[in-house]
Amino acid sequence: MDDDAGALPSKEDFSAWYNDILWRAEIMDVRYPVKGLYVWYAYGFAIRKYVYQRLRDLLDRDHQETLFPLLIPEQEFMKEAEHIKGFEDEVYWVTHGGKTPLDVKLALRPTSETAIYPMYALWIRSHADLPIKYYQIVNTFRYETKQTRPLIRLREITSFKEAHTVHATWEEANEQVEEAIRLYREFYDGLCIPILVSKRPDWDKFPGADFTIAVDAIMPNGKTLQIGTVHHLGDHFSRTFNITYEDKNGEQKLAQQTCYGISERSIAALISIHGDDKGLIFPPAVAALQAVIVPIMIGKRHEDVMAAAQQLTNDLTAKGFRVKLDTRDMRPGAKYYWWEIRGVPLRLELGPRDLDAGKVMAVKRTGGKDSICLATVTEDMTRILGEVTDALRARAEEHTKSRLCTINSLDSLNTSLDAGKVAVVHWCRQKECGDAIEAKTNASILGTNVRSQYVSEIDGTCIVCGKPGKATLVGRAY
RNA sequence: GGGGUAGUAGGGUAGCCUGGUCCAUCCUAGAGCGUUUGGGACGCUUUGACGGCGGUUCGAAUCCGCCCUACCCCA
Repeated sequence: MDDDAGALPSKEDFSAWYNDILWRAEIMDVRYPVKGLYVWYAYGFAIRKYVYQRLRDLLDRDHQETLFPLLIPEQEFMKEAEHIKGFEDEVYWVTHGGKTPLDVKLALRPTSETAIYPMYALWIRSHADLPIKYYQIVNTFRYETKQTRPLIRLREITSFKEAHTVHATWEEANEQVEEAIRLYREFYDGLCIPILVSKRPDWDKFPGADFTIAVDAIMPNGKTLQIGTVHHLGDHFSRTFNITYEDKNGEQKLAQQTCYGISERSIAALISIHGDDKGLIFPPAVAALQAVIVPIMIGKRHEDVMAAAQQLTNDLTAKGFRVKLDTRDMRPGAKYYWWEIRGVPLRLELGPRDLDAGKVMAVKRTGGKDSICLATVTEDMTRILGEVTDALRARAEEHTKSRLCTINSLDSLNTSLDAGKVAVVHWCRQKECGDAIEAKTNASILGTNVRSQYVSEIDGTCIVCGKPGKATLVGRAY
């Protein structure tokens, strides 16, 4: 792998920065020769591993992980009318086995409702079988026609975590929607990514859902990125797939369902929100390496320094920290740049001077350095990594706050959006007024019923017609 | 969905308009050896490329067509 000494584009030029950082930091290789398909570098995949492990740990509290097939027979896929309409232009079809045309075409899942729900119909008999809360982490395929972007708009989504739950009543399913939102809040808080939760307008909900709650993050250029969705499916699919249960009174009832998903867009947000002009910065919780140890070897002290550095590495590893001793034959400065661009949150420099003083120099990727005692290094590590996490969280919150603004007139709305803001307006939820907002601004209504610590005025008058309205997010979305 | 620009070693480029002197330039990266190492080391040796397919031509990196891929702008 190379380490081009040239400068990274400034993060001000976010698009260029993003494209460059992906390969410079060894996250994704975009050179795979099929549009919209990209390769995870081992380093990027390690980040994915730690991020998704957190997601698994959260879900495993009261979900079970399963795995359903990639291929969906045409007749199952075509059962739910709204769902088909939403996806039919984006489905890849398997039409041949070798040279033989298939009797039944097979869809590559764009999402797995139609793979999972026929099985749910078989598995669910009685109210005692409910609730069911399963999830899987799989790849999905969508023939995207818009510009594809690594981690953001893919034809193969490689890391789709989709949960599918089944409940006896609409209210219970609704409570699961709330639970999913809580889980996603916790997940993103762990990544130090501030989120905006809102209810998508009807025309933008998941095809086949009663309603959709979306989780958006604000990217460095002010565009929003949808990084999670939660859908209340009501009985749309249970009707279609005949998912019924016998209730306590012996009556057959339609089940009520939810589904909710997170993809590698979570990693796009992680990289984009925390990175700076020098490269990436990972929160220690998900960093592939939490600290890199750089031995400073001068003259005849090679062996002393190397032995002490190895000892330090062993001690920290034994305490469960993810650390690496960089023994390569490079100048220390070259190593600093190398690990900075890759986002390692902490660097430990150990040279003869430190060794003589019984110390090690700890340099935080978020800024600031500390000379700490080798004797207490494992305790100090926890504290210092915590400081990095706090700094990242504070910085990300500051960014999100600075990008949000409250707007009371259609005219000023466009100005703010052009300035890279995400606007909070009040909207009456009438389609005509929504269309007026979107047409006038070349932006999207992200959602209503905004739930965010950053948005306080929930009620107000519609920015278009003046009738009572609710807080609504308007932004330019990826 | 519409429009534009571009594809030359792992990365970035020169050459293309005006076809031949290009077994393709420079920087960077990689390999080997040696000297080095507190913020991107140096010397010597060395590896490595014209996106794909077709066409024009005595001759194509260069001209033409299609395809693939990437990036930018507009809806």
